[in-house]
Amino acid sequence: MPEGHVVHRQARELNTLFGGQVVQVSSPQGRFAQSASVINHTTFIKAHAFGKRLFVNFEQGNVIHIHLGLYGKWAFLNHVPEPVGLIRLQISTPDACAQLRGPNACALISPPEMKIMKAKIGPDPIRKDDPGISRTKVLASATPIGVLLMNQTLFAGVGNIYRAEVLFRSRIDPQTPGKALTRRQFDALWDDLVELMKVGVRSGRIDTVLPQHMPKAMGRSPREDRHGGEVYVYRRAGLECFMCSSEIAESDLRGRNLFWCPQCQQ
DNA sequence: GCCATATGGAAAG
DNA sequence: TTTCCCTATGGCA
Repeated sequence: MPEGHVVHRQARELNTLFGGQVVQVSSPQGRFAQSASVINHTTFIKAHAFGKRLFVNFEQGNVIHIHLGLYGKWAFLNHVPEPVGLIRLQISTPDACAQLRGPNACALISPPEMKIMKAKIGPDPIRKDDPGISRTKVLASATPIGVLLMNQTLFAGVGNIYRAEVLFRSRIDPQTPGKALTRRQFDALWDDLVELMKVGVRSGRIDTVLPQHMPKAMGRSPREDRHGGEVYVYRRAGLECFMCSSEIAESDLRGRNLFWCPQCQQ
């Protein structure tokens, strides 16, 4: 259940384990078996992350496209174990193994197909892409910024946690229409995403709480941070805001859980 | 054992 | 706008 920073880390990990090597590719679960047989015992060239999508290049122009969706998960091991659970894709050498479970998408595609898919992915803060197109669209849109931030053609790699946190850090109400934002506000949001997601790639967690608020954040109960980082509002509904002590709110926005502080974000 | 839940997105209506 | 898909886990009986 990753946002973009995790996918970029996974690309790096795959390259470390398999880059330039002939690998075994299989599908213990079976649903990727036919495609796996095509690239089995061929050279793993390189994995690339674009937003939340992962492309893995093999020799002879074969590419695996992977999107984890809500449930997808990679496991990286230093040995090749007996399969446990439903493993859609397994890549291995004698001393390294990567197992993919529950992806939304895992398919063999051609370079032209990859090109088409990449063209649909918007600017990615982690890739340091130019957000100019996104800025123009956001500042002209009547759609709430809380919805726009989840649009992968505008903010590739941003998910529900970064959405909630970056809006809190900029004190912006998620319901604010894109066109009600100033250029300065958009740029602040984008720059904050670049910084937060860079830190996320380094640490593998989403940490958004500023040092001056850490004492309060650290005082909360352990079960509050199941996603693995220190955050202001994500999944903190009903708890005290670290800034103003009022209650963090939760609602459903276009089918996704939205968290914000009604006091701080107006 | 059963049920709810999850950091997502595409397809169907 | 709703439905559907993919899998594991934690809380509860």
